Amino acid sequence: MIAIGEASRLSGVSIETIRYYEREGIVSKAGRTASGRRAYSDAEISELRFIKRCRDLGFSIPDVVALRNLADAPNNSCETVEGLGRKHLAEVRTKLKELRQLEKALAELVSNCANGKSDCPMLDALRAS
Amino acid sequence: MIAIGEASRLSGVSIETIRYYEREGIVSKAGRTASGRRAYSDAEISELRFIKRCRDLGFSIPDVVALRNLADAPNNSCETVEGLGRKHLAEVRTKLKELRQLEKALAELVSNCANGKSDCPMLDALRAS
DNA sequence: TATGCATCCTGTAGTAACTACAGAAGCAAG
DNA sequence: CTTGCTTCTGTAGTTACTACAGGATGCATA
Repeated sequence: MIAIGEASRLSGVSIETIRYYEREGIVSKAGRTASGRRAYSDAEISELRFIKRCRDLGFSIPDVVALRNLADAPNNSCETVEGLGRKHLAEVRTKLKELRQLEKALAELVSNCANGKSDCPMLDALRAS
Repeated sequence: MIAIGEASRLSGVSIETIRYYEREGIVSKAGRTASGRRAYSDAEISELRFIKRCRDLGFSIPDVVALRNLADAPNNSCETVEGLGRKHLAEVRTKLKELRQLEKALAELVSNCANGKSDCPMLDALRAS
């Protein structure tokens, strides 16, 4: 059996976060040793890693839970999984578009800084009514 | 004098958010009418719009406060302003890079969905140890 | 003048997904 | 037996708002 610190190292999920996931029912409650410490199996480590991977890809916790449930279901849930993936991909692309515009605006703002036309062209731009 | 609803419309900052900014000391306390309602001047509307513009550009509240203080200072704070701008621009570019990688990974994951090599290639990839 | 609706007030709690303690207890090695 | 590491529970803090509830005020119309 694996203690929580080791589980954390193996999965990449912090100890506090593992306990948080358990509290919130995102993973099922871990077994306990005689003295009350959490003990994990290899399968539970895999589950934590699955969650970590999904989170790193930016899936929300509800999406991760849905994905995990689909992963557990033996029937053909592939289309649902693809749907979640595409939905999230669309969100990421929207966010990308916004960030690109932001970058453009900011870069322009900052590039004016050296032109010396006023005391502070960037502040002027921010103040502009 | 301008009431909070009108201030909200003029600045684009929601009523709740204006009150929040006041509670948190992000803007100074508004004057009040005899009956206790907040009353705003044109200058205060401009300040709200300044904050809105900065927030829309993704500056954090502490950065916005710094920017506003610099905007109020009569001395040449232009370099500090430029520094904040560049710092934020760098953060935005980092985030952009991360998001682009995410997009690539997600797009790849999803594109596998139709290849029919297994029940669900996307789940396989997420499960992969 | 009465009434009705819009606007405003304060104060509190909720959001997402953790993170950071405090204070106590267990475990393993020397 | 002591030292130091790990773990436990429970609570509060993070960011920047947003969403009420419950009550007061202001303005226009009948």
